[in-house]
Amino acid sequence: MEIPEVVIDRLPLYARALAGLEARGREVVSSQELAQHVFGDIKGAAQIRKDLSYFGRFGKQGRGYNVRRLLEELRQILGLDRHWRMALVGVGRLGRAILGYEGFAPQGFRIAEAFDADPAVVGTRVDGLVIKHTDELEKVLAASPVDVGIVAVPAESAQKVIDALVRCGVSAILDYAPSAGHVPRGVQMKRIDPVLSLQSMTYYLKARPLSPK
Amino acid sequence: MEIPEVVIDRLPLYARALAGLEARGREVVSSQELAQHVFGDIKGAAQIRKDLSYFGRFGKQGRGYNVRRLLEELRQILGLDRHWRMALVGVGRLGRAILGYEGFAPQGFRIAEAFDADPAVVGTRVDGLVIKHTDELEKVLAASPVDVGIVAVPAESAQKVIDALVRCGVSAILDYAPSAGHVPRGVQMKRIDPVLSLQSMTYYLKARPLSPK
DNA sequence: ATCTGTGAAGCACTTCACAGCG
DNA sequence: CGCTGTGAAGTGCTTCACAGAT
Repeated sequence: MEIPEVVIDRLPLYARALAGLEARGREVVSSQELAQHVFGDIKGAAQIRKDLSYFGRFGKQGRGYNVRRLLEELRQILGLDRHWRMALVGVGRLGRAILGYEGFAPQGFRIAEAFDADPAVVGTRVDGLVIKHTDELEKVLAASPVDVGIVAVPAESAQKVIDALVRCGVSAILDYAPSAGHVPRGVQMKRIDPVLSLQSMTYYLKARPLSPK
Repeated sequence: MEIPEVVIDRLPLYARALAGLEARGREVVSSQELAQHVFGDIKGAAQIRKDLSYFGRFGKQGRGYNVRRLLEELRQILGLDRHWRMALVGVGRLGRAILGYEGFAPQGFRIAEAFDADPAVVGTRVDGLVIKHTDELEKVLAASPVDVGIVAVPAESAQKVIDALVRCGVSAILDYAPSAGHVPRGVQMKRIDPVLSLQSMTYYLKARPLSPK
């Protein structure tokens, strides 16, 4: 069966909510309660039940879902029960912030290699990682493959970097560049571009009075 | 007429592609060419035409779209022809990176106020901005309103901050917190959470051989 | 001849509503 | 009796295909 991508995108939200419930010692949760936590609204309850039904029957009728069990299932489905190695390309201001981000490790994501094209940066140590030259990307990743590539280079070089990562067999890319980069079928890419988000939100703000200088 | 949100989300992509074409001196572009730039594929051409048709008739049959004219229209539709004031809440590692991000200003987005709850940070100057205490948020924003709120606090405090921003009349929020924050109807919120993106991409990676330690 | 603008058809996701089980 | 799991109905977005403009 082909599972819709929107469903996959929601699973991490469910997992996160369940982790919160588990931390608070909760043992059982209904789809209504879970919807309240995830969407702030009970209306998503049927959607949660249907989403989960793609993968199995995890609940008990009349009772709800066992929190620990369901969380464990989701982790396994999403592959969150493993560690994932990532390669960062681009160690400028943005790249350094990504290297220093504390949110990855607790979730099993580790930046194992970092590359930059600036000779002044190559060879230096940032957050415990020796920066290698982007030209060596294919050689290094051949010897030490990663699961995910993180692109944090200027827009102009983004497509070149994406292509190189794909050539190395990387099939999941997190793209921080404000680029229009493309990947072949079979490769996952998610864009993390705050400006795009802002630019679509402002559409809905136009009606507001112009903010004072 | 009610315009689908997915359409609004695509407009900034079109605008960005057009800006690139304009910079290269291109005067006219067809929907096919634009689709090639935006999606890396001509299959989106009909979608681009339909999206644009929600707002007017900007093309010339047999010829295509005037690049400058269409870009101007999109800017106006999205409100990109204005400047937008933003307030940042949370000046930790992540908040500092956001304050230092050079990608906002060229697109008309400026962080005008920054808040933190840590007394050691309040009063210090970061990237030319004096940090104010989060307790003063409502007072400060009453005197100097902003259009957009940026949330970069720990997950536990995110909902409280979101609520405060909404009370101040902020109706667009960029949420960097790994939270399940909710906003009332009529308020826009976009989540920028790299971990969520990673966690859904790993679903598709599970089939790959386990990466060596 | 070419490319837009757009009704209509097609497809995919969401929501309903209820049978069935604990 | 409560709540899940799920076909079926509903809704909304995407894609098609062509009339019409240049």
